[in-house]
Amino acid sequence: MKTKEKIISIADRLFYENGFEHTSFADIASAVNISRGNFYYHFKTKDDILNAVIDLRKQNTQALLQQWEAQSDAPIDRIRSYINIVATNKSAIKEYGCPVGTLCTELSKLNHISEQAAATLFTLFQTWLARQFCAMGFKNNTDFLALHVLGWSQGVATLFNTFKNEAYLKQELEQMNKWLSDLSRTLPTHKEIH
Amino acid sequence: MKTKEKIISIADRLFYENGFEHTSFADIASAVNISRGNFYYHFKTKDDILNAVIDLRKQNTQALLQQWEAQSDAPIDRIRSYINIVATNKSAIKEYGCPVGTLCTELSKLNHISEQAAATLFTLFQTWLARQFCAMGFKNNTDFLALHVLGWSQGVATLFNTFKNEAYLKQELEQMNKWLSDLSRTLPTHKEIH
DNA sequence: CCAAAATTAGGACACTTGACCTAAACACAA
DNA sequence: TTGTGTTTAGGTCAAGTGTCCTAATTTTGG
Repeated sequence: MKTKEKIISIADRLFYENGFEHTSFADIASAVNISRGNFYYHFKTKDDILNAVIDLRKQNTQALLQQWEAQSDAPIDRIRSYINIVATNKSAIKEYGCPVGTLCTELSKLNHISEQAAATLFTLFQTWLARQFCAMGFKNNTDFLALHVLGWSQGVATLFNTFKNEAYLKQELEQMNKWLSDLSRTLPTHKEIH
Repeated sequence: MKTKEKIISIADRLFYENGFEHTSFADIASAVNISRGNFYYHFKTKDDILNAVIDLRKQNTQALLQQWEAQSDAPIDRIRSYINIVATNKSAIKEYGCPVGTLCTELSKLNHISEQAAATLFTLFQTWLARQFCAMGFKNNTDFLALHVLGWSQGVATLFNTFKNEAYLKQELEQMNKWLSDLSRTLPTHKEIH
């Protein structure tokens, strides 16, 4: 892997684990095992590396969404893929919270220029979820349904990160899946097979 | 107001608005209009001032909970007081997010010693909510019900802070209140009057 | 009124930060 | 091999950080 890519992927990890501001050039350079001068060759400012990390996360997110679409044709199952992401990344969320939510929260406090750019990571999930709800047969409120799922899982991630209560996580995941099942039954002609 | 109290209350505000790490001694001192030396007389380390801020928030939280209890005897209305806190503090949450959630999230990334202390702010709300659910007539799952409300509002606060979407906030608040009404109807002898 | 205590001011410190520069090492085509 | 552009290393810089110290000022109690 090229040095630049290595820097981005390690910065991605460090920003997630320790926060953007709390991560210094020296931290990244030593983790990548390069000099600070070399680092500066690839990225002129700290904002540059942040934008590169956000771009990387966008790509990874889009790849993930495509993967979910490939795994199942039924939109309800695709939405379940999203819901289960909290379970999939359980140990990471337990220690560091939601990668998207915590970044947006931090940049908001810093009044950082890339605040908006980070928010688009949320938007990727939101529009994708809305599209799935639309495919399920919902019409006008798909955006709100998407935001509802997004906010719900966000709250679960935050509280799980704080309390590290496994029973709570399990319960909420079940409730989210139940909510989705109940929701699909409200459709005039629901297509849920399971 | 004594200088020490002024320092704490202004640090409280700055930590909320700009984050703990992003707020420097100089920031607080200049906002309070005192010298850094004077600051040091009252607080030896930055952790000291953080602990003082957390203590202040605990007191304020407990006062708020008592106020809610005084305002209404029906536990369901008390819970509604909590739900509506997001509406009450709408403009602040829009700009800075939830004071408790964002602090816990930040301290988690910093691996800060007071991480646990900040989490007790959540616990205050949780145990109080659980007590209200218990008073409503729920038995075994009051802790989970409390965590559910807590997590829900937490997610709403995070997303509202990110997207600043007023319609989303309104919709979620309605849904939370509806959820609470529906929940009370599941009780064998529900006492909801409204 | 005076002395002791509490409070305040302002500077000094050792250290880290992001940013920047220059020179050396490298890769690779001509 | 030579030369040219890319990449890397390491040092420098000003600004800002938390911490600490001492001296001045204010408040308080006898």
